[in-house]
Amino acid sequence: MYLLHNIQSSVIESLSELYGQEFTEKDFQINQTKPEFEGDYTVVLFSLLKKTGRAPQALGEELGNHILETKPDLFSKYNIIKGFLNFSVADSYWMNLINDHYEDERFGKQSLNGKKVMVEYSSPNTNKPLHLGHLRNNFLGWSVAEILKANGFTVFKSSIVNDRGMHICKSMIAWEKWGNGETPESSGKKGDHLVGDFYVMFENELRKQAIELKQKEDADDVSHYDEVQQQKLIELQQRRNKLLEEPQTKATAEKIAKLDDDMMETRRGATAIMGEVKQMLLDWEAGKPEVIDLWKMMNSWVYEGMDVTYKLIGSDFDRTYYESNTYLLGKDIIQDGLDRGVFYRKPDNSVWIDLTSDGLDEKLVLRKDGTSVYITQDIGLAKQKYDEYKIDQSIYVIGNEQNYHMKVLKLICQKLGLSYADNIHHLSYGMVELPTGKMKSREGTVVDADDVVAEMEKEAQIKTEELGKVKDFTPEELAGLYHIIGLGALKFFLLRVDPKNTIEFDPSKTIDFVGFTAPFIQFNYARIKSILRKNELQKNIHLPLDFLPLEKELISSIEKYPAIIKQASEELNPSAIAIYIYNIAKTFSSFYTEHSIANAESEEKKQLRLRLAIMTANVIKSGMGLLGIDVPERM
RNA sequence: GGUCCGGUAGCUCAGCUGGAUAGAGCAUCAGCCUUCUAAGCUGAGGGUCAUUGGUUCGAAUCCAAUCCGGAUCACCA
Repeated sequence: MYLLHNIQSSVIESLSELYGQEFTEKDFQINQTKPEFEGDYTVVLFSLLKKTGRAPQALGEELGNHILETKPDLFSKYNIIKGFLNFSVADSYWMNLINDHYEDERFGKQSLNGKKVMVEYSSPNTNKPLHLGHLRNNFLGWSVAEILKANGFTVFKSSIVNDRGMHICKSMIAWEKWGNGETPESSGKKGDHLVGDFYVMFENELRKQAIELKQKEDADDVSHYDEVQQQKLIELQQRRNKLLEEPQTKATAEKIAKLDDDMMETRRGATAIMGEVKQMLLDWEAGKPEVIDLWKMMNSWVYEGMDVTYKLIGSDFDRTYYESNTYLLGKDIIQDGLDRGVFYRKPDNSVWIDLTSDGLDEKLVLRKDGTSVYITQDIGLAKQKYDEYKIDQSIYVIGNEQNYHMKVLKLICQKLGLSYADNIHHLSYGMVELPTGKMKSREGTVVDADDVVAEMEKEAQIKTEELGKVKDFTPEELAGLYHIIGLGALKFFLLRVDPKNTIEFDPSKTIDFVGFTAPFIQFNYARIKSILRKNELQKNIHLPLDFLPLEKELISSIEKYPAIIKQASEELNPSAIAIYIYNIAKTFSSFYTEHSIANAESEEKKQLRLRLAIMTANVIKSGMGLLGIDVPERM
């Protein structure tokens, strides 16, 4: 039981015994005592005054005395300042904590609670390699899964691979046209990068063709458009003309830009090369052998390449779903919902659900030709996950651009009365943006995942060589160290921020290795390990029963680790762990500078500090482990 | 236009289930390596917590309105 909960229940008990009144932990607040006052935990009395009918000073004294009497093992003294009742935790309490847990590497982690959770994350497209945005997703998903495990859940990590559709056909077409039979082996390129290069080639050609259509349009030649396209372009053009007549504000300029985009999108759809893509998609769905073979071959290149990246960054999955297997799922559920009146059919035969009463819009769930849309298979996959694993909670790690989509998915499942609907949870996270704005693979403004990891490792190497502390390392050990530090710095950079916030990444600046960073934490871990190599721990020694302020600060912050894991698990928020671990490393760093462990005032003091150092190292290693960050023995 | 998210130090971010004088890191300035690893430590300066109003003993935190930035509202995925 955490100290905080211990204190809460002590207060509730005492209030009951003193005044015969029942309170809950929500009726009053307990804070960490501010450093400028004496004490460790503070009971804020204001909210208790009315019901108890006591003045702050009187209530504080009565409560303070009573708790001191009934819980002498917990508190040693108290003081009251204004309405704040500050308790000092008994040194014996800290001592017991140290004796009970200094060798406990699982400290803070809970035993199995019998609940099962699936965390879906990563979910890549197979037409291009992973970029920095995917890294945030991967780090978040992996970390959240580990945090849930630490809190007692049985966790299944899953990924849905988007392996079919327009995007991969684009790469396939480009490879057919310009590939000359190129393979990862023949080109020496990583498979996912090779396929991504063809995607970029395709986009370049597509852009070129769309601009050509625009030029023909300007010359009054609209023969390349079918009737629907012509009509759409005319309509967009009319809306554009109308806007031009209005006063030119920022808002109208934006609207015009949007219309320009829409018109260009229509032109792109009308290009010859997009025609080829559409045909290829039809051929794929019809199972045309040469298309299927090409598709399998190019996807296999991507998988090989991505496996290398996943291994590099430490992502793993218990279950991988492929969209080529799931894209037909969900139709039977739609039919069932149609029979039960959850959905309705429009005259053109398409199937919809009306979500306007929930503040959303009408949503299509089946096209007029009976084929499914994205949400259809998501409904199906949600069910499949539940059927396969009987999960109690289903977490989706997906960017905030899909907030609306996920809201709709959950709402539809709820309206269908599916038992698992309420347990669908979207862990929404913000985009990683460049100083110039959003990364766009179409425009080639992406930070490649493999590249950024390599750069971080290079940076770790430069810093390490400058400091020259590990000159005796073998080349393999050095490479391992650079990886631990470089990848650690990157993961920490992306995980220390609240998931929902946007992160700005400036490729022209290197990510810090000093301050609020993984290398700082790793450095303090290495310092502890160095001490532990040089100083022997003696068991069965009597420890001195008093603490210096920094010693107490350390043990007090170690004590909070279990509560932090719980909080991070409830909030699905690795940044809570990151901030906590940084703070404990910082406290240790001050302690380290201020007090010697090896040359402590007495052998007893040295043994106490060794135990504090061990516990700090355990918590750092454990907490960083939950973020997917390794810690080095030396650096 | 509807919905959602954000606006805290020059920059990047904590704090947001209401509590004591709003905290870190970077950057700037001043100190500290013959002593366990200086990727460090100590200190200084730096704030109308977007604005206005409300609720309250007490508001960065809750409520309302406004301003700014972003996302989204596809028979794309």
